[in-house]
Amino acid sequence: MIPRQTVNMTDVAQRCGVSIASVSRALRGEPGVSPATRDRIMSAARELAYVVSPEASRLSGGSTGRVGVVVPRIDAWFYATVLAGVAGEFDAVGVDLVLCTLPDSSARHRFFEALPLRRKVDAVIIVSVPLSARERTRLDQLGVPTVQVGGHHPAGGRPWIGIDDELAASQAVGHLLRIGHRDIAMIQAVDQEGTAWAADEARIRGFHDQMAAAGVAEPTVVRVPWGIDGGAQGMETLLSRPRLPSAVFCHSDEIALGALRTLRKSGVAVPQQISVIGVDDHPSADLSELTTVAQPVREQGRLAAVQVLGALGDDGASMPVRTTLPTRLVIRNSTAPPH
Amino acid sequence: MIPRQTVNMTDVAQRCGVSIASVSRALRGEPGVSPATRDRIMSAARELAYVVSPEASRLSGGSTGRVGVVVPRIDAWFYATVLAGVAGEFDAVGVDLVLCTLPDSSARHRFFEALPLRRKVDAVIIVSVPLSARERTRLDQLGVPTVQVGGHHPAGGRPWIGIDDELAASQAVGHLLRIGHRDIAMIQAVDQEGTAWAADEARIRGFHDQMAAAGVAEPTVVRVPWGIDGGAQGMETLLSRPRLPSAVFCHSDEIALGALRTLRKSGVAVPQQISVIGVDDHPSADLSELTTVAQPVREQGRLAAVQVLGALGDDGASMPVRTTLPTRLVIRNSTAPPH
DNA sequence: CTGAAAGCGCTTACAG
DNA sequence: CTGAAAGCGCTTACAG
Repeated sequence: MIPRQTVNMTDVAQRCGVSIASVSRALRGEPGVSPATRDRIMSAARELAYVVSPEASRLSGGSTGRVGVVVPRIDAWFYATVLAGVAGEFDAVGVDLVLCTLPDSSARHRFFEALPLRRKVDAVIIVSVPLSARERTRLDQLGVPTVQVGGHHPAGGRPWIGIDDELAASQAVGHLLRIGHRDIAMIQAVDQEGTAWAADEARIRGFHDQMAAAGVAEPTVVRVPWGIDGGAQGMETLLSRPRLPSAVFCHSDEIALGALRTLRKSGVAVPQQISVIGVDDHPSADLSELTTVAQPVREQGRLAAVQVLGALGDDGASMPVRTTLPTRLVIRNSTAPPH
Repeated sequence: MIPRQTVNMTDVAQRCGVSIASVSRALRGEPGVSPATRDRIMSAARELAYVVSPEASRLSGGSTGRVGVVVPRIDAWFYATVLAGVAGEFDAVGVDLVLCTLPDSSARHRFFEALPLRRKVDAVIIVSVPLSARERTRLDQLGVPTVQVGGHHPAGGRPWIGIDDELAASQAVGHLLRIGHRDIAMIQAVDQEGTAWAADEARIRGFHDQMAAAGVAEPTVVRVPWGIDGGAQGMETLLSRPRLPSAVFCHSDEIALGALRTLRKSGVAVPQQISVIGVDDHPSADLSELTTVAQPVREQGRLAAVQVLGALGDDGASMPVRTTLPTRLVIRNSTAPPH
């Protein structure tokens, strides 16, 4: 077994015959080092394969070189894809990604009360977690820049990146109305505790507004747990009612895929007997010929990373307050005019 | 804006009228503190919402409280699910997860040469990355316990967790042979650089062995890039040949889903004209009625986490050298006897 | 441009 | 059981 490496700043300094102060300055690109000694230091550091101790650096006033990323869960396409966007940017600049998941309400409560990220990161990206006032306050107590992806718009000019969920819903429902549907139901996703995420509230608002504008009062809404199985269950609920709607707007593609599965198993033809539309443009949407409203997911993560890194830079670039990315309708074969 | 918290060990010590040495010992559950003072210290720490500075702790010989997790990419179901298993365990004990992705060969090269994880973590979990001798050496130079999920079995009694990929392939191909197929092709996934992952090599070996045992020499193998689109492309290749095989064994469900997409678009009936089988039991497999060989994915991550945490514990439990999890055939409607 | 020195907040022998 | 003190490896005023 190879002995553990422990090359310190002192080793680099000795090799160059300079003080550790100069090494520290040179390595971080600070002014106050002559080009000649800077060069010597840089190459010595390279030869020795020296890396600064992040602990020591942080302790003496430097940064941690780490950014916390908070997602509700990771084994879901949306979050994994946002994360991939973030990770790509971080990787390019050598920032470490500390991952936090909040799978249930107890984990979530623990996260905001104990603040396990305290003293551990230079900034935080929080994805699709609608924050209560209390949670917002706790997050601010971390004392580091924060950028939010999705969820409610934060107050106080804090940076936010996302799509217009109400518009996305309008695009989906507008398509159904335009091709002649009037009897449209929605399958809404809620989490284990029955709480709707922020995106959901906006999407259901968009749904209701469009329906009201089309003169349809009180359309059917079914609430189901998040995920493919939830979608399957939602369609079972609709099938067990006296009359089947002519179209269904699903909160997300995963819900829609579950709904399609139930329809296939029940022998109900899509789109002949019922139209189905989702939101996301999940990789499986194409496979299942699902009409959907596409959103740029990886790009949301990428932009969040860029903004955070900018805020951390020497210039401390102020982050844009709100960045709304475009969504667009993708028509496939799961929607058609009512029979 | 709330002022940043900076409660230090000194604050806790002063509040109790003891030295920081006692606070340090009490907080870490070390012996040498009387029950009475220990109690006072613990409650003072709680009242002040004190958390040790990980940086200072680490610098003076403690641990980092962090474990690195390395995956090829994160926006793929398998890796995201393994990660979810790891994160669940880490969360329960308050260990931080530092995520590293190796999306391409240059990122991979950088990772093993620069060792960005050096000095930053107490242990490493590396997922599905078949290591060269050089890479293995570099990883050992991190000087921390390492556990591998999937990939080649590491030498030197290092811990490994995974499935028997050769067996998984046998289960899939055995099923096809048993229901009467002889003309079976395989769609193999390779990465951008055209390299096969370790799992792939084992699966193709299992395929060839089964075919040879059944008396079929030199069955067709198509190599495609990883992912759904790769699978679609692989099936296009097979369709462009003079004769269509009666069944296709796909390296993974994502490959199989792509293959199914191409077949649907070409109007080739599954399973009437061709049978398709994959490996994984991906959430979309059920939706697409894909026969597959299921493997416990989340469980592989969970076990890796448990082993790493055990090795980090005071007892320094030695890790089991090799843990092979079971796979099982899941028969759905994409396979049937040849016509 | 360069270095000696203080200090970051802990852990750990070493004394008592 | 308890505390004073050294030391972990850096960064940053402060002098030169």
